[in-house]
Amino acid sequence: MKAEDPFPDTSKTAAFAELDEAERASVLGRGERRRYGPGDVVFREGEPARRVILVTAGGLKLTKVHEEGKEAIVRYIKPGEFTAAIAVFSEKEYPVTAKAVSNTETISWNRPAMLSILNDHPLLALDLLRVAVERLDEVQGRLLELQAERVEQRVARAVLRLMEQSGRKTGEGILIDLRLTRQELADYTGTTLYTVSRILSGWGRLGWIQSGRERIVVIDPHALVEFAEGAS
Amino acid sequence: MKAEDPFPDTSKTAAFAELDEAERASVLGRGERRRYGPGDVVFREGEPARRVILVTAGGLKLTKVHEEGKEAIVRYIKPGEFTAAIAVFSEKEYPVTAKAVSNTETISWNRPAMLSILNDHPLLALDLLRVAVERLDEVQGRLLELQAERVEQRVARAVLRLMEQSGRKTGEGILIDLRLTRQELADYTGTTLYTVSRILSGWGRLGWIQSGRERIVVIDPHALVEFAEGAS
DNA sequence: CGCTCTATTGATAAACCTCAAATACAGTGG
DNA sequence: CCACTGTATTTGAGGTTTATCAATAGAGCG
Repeated sequence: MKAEDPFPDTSKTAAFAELDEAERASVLGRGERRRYGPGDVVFREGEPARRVILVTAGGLKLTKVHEEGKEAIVRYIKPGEFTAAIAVFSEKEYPVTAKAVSNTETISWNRPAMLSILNDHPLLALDLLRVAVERLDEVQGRLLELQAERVEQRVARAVLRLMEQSGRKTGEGILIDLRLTRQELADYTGTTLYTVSRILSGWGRLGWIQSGRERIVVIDPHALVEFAEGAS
Repeated sequence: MKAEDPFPDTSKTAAFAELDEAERASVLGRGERRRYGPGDVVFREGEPARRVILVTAGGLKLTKVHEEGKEAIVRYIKPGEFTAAIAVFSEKEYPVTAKAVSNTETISWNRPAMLSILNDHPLLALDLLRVAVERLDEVQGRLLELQAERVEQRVARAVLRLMEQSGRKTGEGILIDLRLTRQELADYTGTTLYTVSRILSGWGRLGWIQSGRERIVVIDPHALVEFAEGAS
């Protein structure tokens, strides 16, 4: 199991691309390791952003809430990825809430520590910038999807994205290895749990997927891709 | 007129906050100045991102298009602001298209020049990071609005945002000093020009605004704010 | 003063949400 | 192993919002 590694394999991820092995170990060593159980809140929207966080195992779900009720899922943070880079700058607040989706381990640095690290490794700031720019692009893409596409298309894209990020091959097809409720998928795609349910049922009848309680298995990814791209 | 200044006043803007006068002048001097007329394309989505751009006069409109037809307005870039920071990193493409909204002046740097500048001024990378993080937050906020709010509320927020960014006091009220068609406002809020037209007409009848061809004057900002916040 | 682009408005239809009720499922404790 | 309980899911009916289509009116420009 990877979980036993002292440090995660971050060499292939966006962050740390500019650092060599020794530097990486030194940077990681200066952070503080923490563990969270499923559902634990790692930080909350509106709190002062005190720590930059690197996920080393498990995963985080970032959400933004809108006046008691509706919540939008902004992104999932996978092992090897940073979040809360905003904490590099003073007196700001977290713009989102982060919850662990499973047993999750993090390494985090407070502001002075991160500034000192960035001072020692100026290239790391470029890494953080690259990650931020990529995410900006990704969110802008979702903004466009949300404006230009119908619900069913958006759900198709979301399922495919989640499949790529968290898919695991099984006998039946590709299982999305997350406990994902209809409500959460709705929050991610900007619709309601009822609509998501209807859509998934429909795809089930078509044989494209097989879905159950907090469980989606993609059987015919090609059909989904075609559907997401082509308007029909 | 500010336009005659050799360099724009960037001291109060997000970028360059960390640099002193002399450094700023040196950095700006290493860039290339260009001028564009209204509607000119500064760069196009999908092209290789060769230059980081600072707007010094006028303004840019960033858009993203979705398969022949629908286009979403991602953001307006005002004087003193950067865009296309993605060009700092190799072999990427511009994720959006930038068009001048009026007579516009820019200073831009190609990748080697910008890397050399970042090398001389490591803190500038932090500045760019801060801008990227702020924009990420802003776009995530719009994503949430788009998911949680009705069209009329979103249009209200958009009008207020544009008023704050480009408002100019007149006898009647606050004029939004942009040539903004219903179509553009629709692209910015994720709806259609017909719906925008109906909404603006309605507000006109209520006396909240006064609107005409490519022209919006906000007469009662307070009413709009109340409407945008409160669900009614 | 005609041409073109923009805006308005009505009628209609489609997409989607909301509410309500029934059903399935997973985990728990007996 | 089974009943129980709390969630999650499904599905239907009906209503609302918003898009679409079509036609007209207005504004600016050469």
